[in-house]
This record gives sequence, structure tokens and C-alpha cells, in this order.
Amino acid sequence: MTKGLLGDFMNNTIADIAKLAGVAKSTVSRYLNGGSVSKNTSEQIERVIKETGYVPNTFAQSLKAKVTNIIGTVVPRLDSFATSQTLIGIDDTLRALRYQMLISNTSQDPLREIEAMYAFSRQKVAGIILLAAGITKELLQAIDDIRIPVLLVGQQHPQLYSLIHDDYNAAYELGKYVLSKGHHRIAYLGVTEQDIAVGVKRKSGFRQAVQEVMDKEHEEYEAREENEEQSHSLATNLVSRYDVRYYETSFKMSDARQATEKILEQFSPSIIVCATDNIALGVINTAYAQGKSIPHDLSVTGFGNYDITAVVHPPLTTVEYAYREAGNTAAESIVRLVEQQSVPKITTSKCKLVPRESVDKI
Amino acid sequence: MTKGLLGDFMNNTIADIAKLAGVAKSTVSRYLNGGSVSKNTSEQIERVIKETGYVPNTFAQSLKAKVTNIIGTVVPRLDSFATSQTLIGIDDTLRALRYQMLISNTSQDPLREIEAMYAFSRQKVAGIILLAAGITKELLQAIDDIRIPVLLVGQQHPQLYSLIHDDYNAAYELGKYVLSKGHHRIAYLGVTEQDIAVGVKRKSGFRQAVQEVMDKEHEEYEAREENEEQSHSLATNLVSRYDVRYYETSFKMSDARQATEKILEQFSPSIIVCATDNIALGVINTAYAQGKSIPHDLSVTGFGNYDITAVVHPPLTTVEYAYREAGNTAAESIVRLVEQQSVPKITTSKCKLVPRESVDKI
DNA sequence: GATTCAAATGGAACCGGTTCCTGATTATTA
DNA sequence: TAATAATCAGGAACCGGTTCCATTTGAATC
Repeated sequence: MTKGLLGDFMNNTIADIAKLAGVAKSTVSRYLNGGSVSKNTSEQIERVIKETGYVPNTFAQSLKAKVTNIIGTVVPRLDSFATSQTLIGIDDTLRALRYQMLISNTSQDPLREIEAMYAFSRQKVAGIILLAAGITKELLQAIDDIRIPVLLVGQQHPQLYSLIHDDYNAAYELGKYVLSKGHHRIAYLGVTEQDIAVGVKRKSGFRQAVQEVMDKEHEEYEAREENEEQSHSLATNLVSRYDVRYYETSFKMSDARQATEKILEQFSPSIIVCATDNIALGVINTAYAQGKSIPHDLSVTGFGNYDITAVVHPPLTTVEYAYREAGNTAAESIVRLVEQQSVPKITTSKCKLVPRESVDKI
Repeated sequence: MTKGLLGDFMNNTIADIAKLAGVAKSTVSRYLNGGSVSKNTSEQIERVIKETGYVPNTFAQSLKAKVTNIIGTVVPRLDSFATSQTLIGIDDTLRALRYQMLISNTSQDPLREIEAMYAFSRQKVAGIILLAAGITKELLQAIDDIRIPVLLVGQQHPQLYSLIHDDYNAAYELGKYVLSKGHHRIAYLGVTEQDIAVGVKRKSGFRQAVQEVMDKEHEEYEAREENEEQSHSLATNLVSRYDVRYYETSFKMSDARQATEKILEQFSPSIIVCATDNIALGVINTAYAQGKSIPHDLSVTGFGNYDITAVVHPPLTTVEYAYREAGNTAAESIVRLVEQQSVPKITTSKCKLVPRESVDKI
């Protein structure tokens, strides 16, 4: 940005450079793109480019190339910890790979999601990373239409490349942990099963953990029973030692609050296991409003390890998702897809249980 | 997206359309851009475009036009409540105005901020919204170089258009409120003065509130003194009824925790007024760690009204910034600038005190 | 019916690159 | 030294739009 070129900053074309260097446009282009140019001319051109601060016009390049080095990222919302962390991960890696990230927010509107896909295709992005809320037929159609590599993050579909979080196992681990703390009256507060990752996988992982523990106790009981030659009827009694009920709410904290009121009214669990941290925060809030102490009167767990969960009182037991790393991986994968390299159909990103103080030992 | 065009989805050019409609390229272009075209030909062209699903190539358009309808937004970080809310506001309004938003994250690196500006200029964005952390000479140079309208958000500078939050008045109101609650031993925990908005304005607004109250009490005292004809020496005693000390930390919660430890060690204030919610959360955390109850043993206030401040325990007294509305306004302003309409050099976005339970009455 | 003027249309140049093709140099090999 | 190959450079076409200019068409005016 020296004085000399301020006047026509970024306004000279390859033709200008060619003229100044005393060569043809094509030679300059070859110089820039690594074709065969003699050492002499190279130096000539290099000097002129340095002097003028010449930068090629992206549009002219893309017009010819028909593709850009831009990766589009479609996100359902911007104001979420998961989204922003993932975006940061994507951005960092794309930058390192010399790609650019373009973000499109859909505000959780499936229609805007579709629009965003077509819009990206019009802009000739090289690939699209889709943090999808759900997968509709129209979305699949759009993905099919645009003929651009697409990587799904956080959801999966047989026809698509995807990166998923290991929700099932995470929920399984969490379930084991909760049960190991001695809880028997358990409320699981989840979300709609339309959301595969959050609604289905977390619930079924948790359910599996409960099932296994129940089965094991049942076996032990039967073994003992055989030894002691007692009546069989007590077996059902043992099973009923556990009372696990499943509830559903939305992702909104306010809905979680209402749901909690209903749960506490109908059922008095020793713990509420929530499908997201946000829901857990709603639960905590309601519990406090009702004068309950956490975890003494009620234990709570979340999912996601949002920043705040460490600083609320009490710190929330939750599951940590490696969002940023997932973003890194997503970026790598989409670039591989764009560059026609092989990518596994499904990549799994690990999760980690974060035990804190919101779960009491009973 | 009917069957017929799936094969060559988005691959026909204006020349194809012209041929199919039996007219010249220029006529189709005129049709698309509102030139004079007869009703007959219009219908002809319209039909063909519908059938083929033709969409103009953005690059070819921009190559000629030399400008896009893209507004670049430079943000210091993605994982902040303020940023995401502002982005949502910007996005909504730009969408309504038929502009597109492009986000560039700088991870609080001033160098990347500069790079982003030049990168945007290369991409021929129509305008740039800059959520700047600070304003360096190099940044000003970049803004000058690129010759593109720039709108500063959250900071101000005599040479630039800017949208600022009313930090000074917000802090002033907060100060009045805190004092009205009877606090005398007050710690103000701020940040570096390099940050004008957060470091300087909030502090000086608060200081002003304290000063005014002190002056007023002083006057009343003097008036009473005159009546009662007491000795003058007590006046200084009156002033010293207030002990307000100013501390500094970073934006990080961990640093805030350390700072709090030091404050509680050296000084035992009845309240800590924090320059951001994040800092306040750090304070709360430390207070709890030391077994203190909030607000009974220590009152705390924040700045920003982050989502979580409503659900932490106790709910935090803070100042609400209209980030989303500010985003809306920013979008409107930058579009006005782009379209060469007049815009005030400085726009102020209002703030609102949100009293909650983290401040005790003494 | 001739004249005038506006609307409608086609043709060509242009935006700023990339790439193919051809011809001129230079280097290598027989 | 002549023949062949490899390197280098220029010219022109092309990517897909927009826009200027010239020409044609049609309606309105006299």
C-alpha cells in the first residue's frame, strides 16, 4: 500500500500489467498460474506486479473457472454455542486450506434452508457444509439438484456424507453414570423424535443404559433366587424399583420451564435428565423458583457443555461435544470431497462426560 | 425443478435463452433488467425462462457491474452473545433490503482484521460493517485504501461513520441505581482503556454518577452545616463515606476470577460493578467458591444482559443492549451509504437497565 | 400519404481473466 | 551441421453477462 498505487488501488487489470511489463496478457496469466515463462520475463512481470499491487479480479477468474474456492455453510441459527464453536472450527481449517467460508443463517426455517442451498449453487460455491435441523424431501431434492458436494453435520442420511456426534454413546455413558449415583426415579426430558440426533439418539442411548442395568439386576436377582429357592413373584417387584419416565419439550428454555412444572407436579423424580443444556437451565430455573435446592432436592444433567454450565450454580453435569474439532473435521472432509478425494460416508465425533455438582449421590 | 431441466440444471446461458425465444441476447438482458421490451417478446422470454429455470451467472454480472450486492461484516469473534445477536439483526435487515451478508471472523487478531478488509474489497463487496475491537492506524489506512463505505459498530472515530451503544448513559444509570441501593464501598471492575466503549465510556459514566451523588450530598451537608453553624472539618468526613475503587481485568472469565480474589482480599466492598456480564459471572463464581452468598454478602452487576444472566443464581442485575436492533440499524445505514444516501456520522443505540436480584439493598 | 418521433430490436464491443493454438527461439540429439 | 524436440511468447477465442449504437418498426401528427 505504498503511495504510488493509492490513486488506482486495485484497479489495474492483467492487460495493464502486460503492457507495463512489455508482454502479452497470456504471458502474465501463465506467470501467475505457473506456466512456462522464462526467468527474464518472470522477473519483469514480478516487478511490475509488486509496483502496482495488482490483484486479479475474482469475478473474471470465476467466470472462466465456473467454480470458486468458497465453501458455503448453512446454519439453523447463529446464537447457539454449538453453532458458533463449529463455525470457528470450520473457519480455522478452511483458512489453513486456503478456502473461504461463507455463512448463511436460516433462522431454523426449512424453506430458507432450501433457498440457501440454491443460492450457494448460484454463487458457485465449491462445497456446502450443512448444519441441518432435519432432513426433508425438498432438502434432498435441492442437494440433488445443485450437484455440489454437501456434507451434513449433526445429522445423518443414507444418501449423504455426514459428520455426526456420538450422541448415542454419550447418552449411554451419561445414563450409566446417573444410575451409578443411585437414582431410581428418573425423568428424561427430551425433544421431538423428528430430530434424529437430539430427539432419538440421546434418548435411546440413555434408555439402553437403563435397560442394561435393569437386566443385570434382574439376572443377579434370579441367580440369588435360585440359590435361596424363593418364590418367583418378587422378580417383578425388583424391576419396578426403577421408575423412568420420558417427557418431551422444545429447544426453548421457556418451554422447558413449563414442562418442568408439569413433571414436578405429576411425578417426583430424584433427577431430571435433559436432552440439552438449555433445557437443563430451564429445569434449574424452575426448581429454584419452587424453592428446591439443587442437587439436594433434585439432580439435573444437561447435554452440550455450553460455556455457562460451568458457572451456573451448581455447575451442571453434562456431556461435552468437541464442536470445534468437529468443525475442523467437517472442513477437511468437504475440501476432500471438493477435490474428489475419498471420504468415509459417516464420520463420528467423540463426546465426553463432564461430571459436575448438579447430580447428587443417593 | 421439474424433470426436464434436471439434466442441465443452471447451465444455460443468456444466449441459450435468446436462441430459444428467438431474440437477441441484448433483448433478454433488457427484459431481465427492465428495459423496453414489447409485450409479445416479454411473454415469449418469460415462458422460456420459466421452462428452463434460467438463472443469470452472478460472476458475469459482477464482472461487468464491478460491484456486488454483498455487505461484508467483520467480527472479532463468533462465540459471543453480542456478536451473534448483532449478526442476526444485520442479516434480517439486509435480507429484507435484498442484500447479502458475508461474515469474516478475525478471532480478535488485528492483522486478520486488516486482511479481511482487503479481502472484502477484492471481492467487491458493496459495503463493510466492522465490529471493531479497536482502531489502529493500519485499519484506518485499510479503510482509506479500499474506497468502500465502512460502518463502524460499537466503536467510534471522527473520520468514520459509526453506530455506538450508549455505554456512557447506561453506566450512568447503573451507577445511580447502585447508589440508590445504599452501597458505599464499591469496587468497579473494568477493562483496559484501549477499548473506548467498554473500557472508557462505561467507567466514566459510572464515575459521573458517583460524582454527582457525592456532590449532592456534599451540598446538602454544607447547607445543613450553614444552618447548624458547625465546624467545616466534618465535610471531608462526609465525602469519605464513599469508597469507590477501580480495578482492571481482561474480558476473560478466568482473569476476572483472579481479579476478584485480589479485590476481596484487599478491600471488602459491598458490591462489585463489572464492565461485562462475563466478568460478573467470574465474580459470582469466585464469590461462591469462597462461600459467600450473593447478594447477601456481596452484590454484583454486569453489562450486556447475556442470555444466561437471567438464569444464573441469583439472576444478575445488568444492562441490556439492543444488539439485534443495532444490527438492523447498522444494516440500514450501510445500505444507505452504499446507495449514496445521507447517514448521520454517529448513531446511538439505546440501552436499558435490567434490575434483578444480584443487588442487595443496604 | 408523408413526416416525425418514440419504442423495440439486433449487433458488436466490453468487463478481466484463462486457455488453446501457432509460430519463433533455443536446446538437444543424430 | 542438420534435424528434432522443448521452451517461450503472442494472438485470438471464450466465459456469460451488460450496454452502447444503429436500425427497424409502429404509432401519432400534419
